[in-house]
Amino acid sequence: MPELPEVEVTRRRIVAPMLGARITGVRLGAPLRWPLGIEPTALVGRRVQQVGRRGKYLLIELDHGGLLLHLGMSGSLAWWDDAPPPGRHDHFDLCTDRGTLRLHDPRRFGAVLYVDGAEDARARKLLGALGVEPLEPAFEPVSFHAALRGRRAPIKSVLLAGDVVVGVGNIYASEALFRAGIRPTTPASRLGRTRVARLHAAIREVLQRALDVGGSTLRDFRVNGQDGHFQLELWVYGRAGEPCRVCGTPIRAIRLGQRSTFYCPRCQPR
DNA sequence: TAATTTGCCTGATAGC
DNA sequence: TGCTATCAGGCAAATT
Repeated sequence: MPELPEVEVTRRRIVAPMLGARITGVRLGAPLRWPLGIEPTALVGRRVQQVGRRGKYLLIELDHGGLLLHLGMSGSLAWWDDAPPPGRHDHFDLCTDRGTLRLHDPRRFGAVLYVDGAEDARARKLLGALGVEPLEPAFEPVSFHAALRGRRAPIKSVLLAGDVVVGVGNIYASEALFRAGIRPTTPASRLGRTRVARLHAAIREVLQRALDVGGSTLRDFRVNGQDGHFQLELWVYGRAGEPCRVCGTPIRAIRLGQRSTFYCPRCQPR
């Protein structure tokens, strides 16, 4: 499942070959989450000027407009110097004079949409409410604490909502909360400065570490066939019933906001 | 078959 | 009572 580290790893792997590439064609497979929003032929001839990221969105900036990509829950991108014929789940090809960027997405929760500059209505709607980037200096304990006050929802749900801090998905939310010793069900507003500071540090650590090792490989995340290795360092996620690596207590699994959640009842007290 | 996954959307509710 | 922010639940697609 692509979370922020996986998206950033993807961005870094595709940016070099794509910079300056000129679009020669677009191939659309089965419909994704939203329509592209432009006639594919209208993109031919435009050049890639930058490949950026905001939260879990990738932004391919062109000399006019750009493409906003989201990998959903099963999407992955590959860069091919010479692309083979598309497979059943290859739903989008951006063909250029340098090679092809291909989106593989079996469950099609991903999206590719054309945005006409920074003021584009669809882009503003998707990106406008996003929280702070967790690995940037703007993410710091004092404002994080302030943002959590008044949120009565469980802290894990608030992290997943993405309007306070972006990029913390289901896996990393459970992992960060374990490292901070905070139970996922704790109302966000009940966290004091000390625990918020611990959570802040834990989020940065877990995301930075995942980024360093190339992202998680859970389900089918991979970039050009290379796996990430973060799954070897999971402390609670997917470990229901197994002993906590710290205290030996069986890891508990619950549903929180329709999502599976894991925690150690002893290391993460109420 | 039901469960699983993400993030947007809708309708309900809390709080000012 | 009315407004806004927040919250819980639903949905999409494919696989197991």
